[in-house]
Amino acid sequence: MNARPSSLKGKLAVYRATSNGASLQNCPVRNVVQNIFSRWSSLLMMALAEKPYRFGELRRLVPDISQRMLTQTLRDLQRDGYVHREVFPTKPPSVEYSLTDLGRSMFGSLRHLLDWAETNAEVVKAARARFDADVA
Amino acid sequence: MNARPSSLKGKLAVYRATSNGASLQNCPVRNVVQNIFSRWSSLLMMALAEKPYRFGELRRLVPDISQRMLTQTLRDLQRDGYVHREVFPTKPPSVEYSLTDLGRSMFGSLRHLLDWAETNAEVVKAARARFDADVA
DNA sequence: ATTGCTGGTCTCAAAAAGAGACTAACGCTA
DNA sequence: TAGCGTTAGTCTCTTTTTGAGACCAGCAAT
Repeated sequence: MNARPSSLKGKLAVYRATSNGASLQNCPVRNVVQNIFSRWSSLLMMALAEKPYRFGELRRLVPDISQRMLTQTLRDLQRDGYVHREVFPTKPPSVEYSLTDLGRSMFGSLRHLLDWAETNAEVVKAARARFDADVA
Repeated sequence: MNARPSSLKGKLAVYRATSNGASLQNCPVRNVVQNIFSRWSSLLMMALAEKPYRFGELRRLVPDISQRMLTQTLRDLQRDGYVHREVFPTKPPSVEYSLTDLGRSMFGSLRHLLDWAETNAEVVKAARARFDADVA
């Protein structure tokens, strides 16, 4: 807990890199990023970036998500303003999810990382294999 | 489990968006992204993008990470090839972590999203406030 | 001789996520 | 008209992940 100069110096530098002066805990950027990075959000953003989907469609599209997490992740995305939820008064009421402008904007930046991952998937896979071989 | 045409069509479209034909479960991109998006990795990448750090320095830099998760996240980043770990034979041996070329490359793409989050933090915060107000 | 530093590991408790049963109202079919 | 399927969820229970913090060995300085 001793605030030593050397540690403080580095800390300040990271402050700059993150959110210009806010503390690292309770950092607004971190807060926003946390939701974007949650387990299922990027996958759902990817799906919705393509076209609007209904709840059940998303469930079938991403078969290994539980209904519980689908509900929860969609609600989080809606809360953050990335996703619009619209209920249609059909016989069994259906609900359509679509990206908002903010969602499309966010996905534009997210896509860079997704593209990187696609491009470098093999490189990473190889790195893992090397690491695992060294350890074993 | 019925493979209905309508669902398959959408599925294929998402396939394209993710990894060009691989299945959604067991998708290599998803696998890579999962680690990048894990709770602490982006924060550590941010720190290491600035300069190499030692274990204890990182711990002080990110005070709310547990040692256990710091160890684990660093090991995952190392395994994926983003981070280099070097042990120095000082009296109490010290360990330095630094980004590899692959790590710097990945961070280049990650930074887009971080920048977006920084730029739009207030907008997201406002969206959350609106949502919470509507619900309550 | 005690204290502190180093980079971890280990154990146990708490939080988050997954699996899947259940709801309610309507449409279709037998 | 009884039964089944469809809709979008919620609720409960189990499993996995994460967090908090004790503990380790070895050496330096007090």
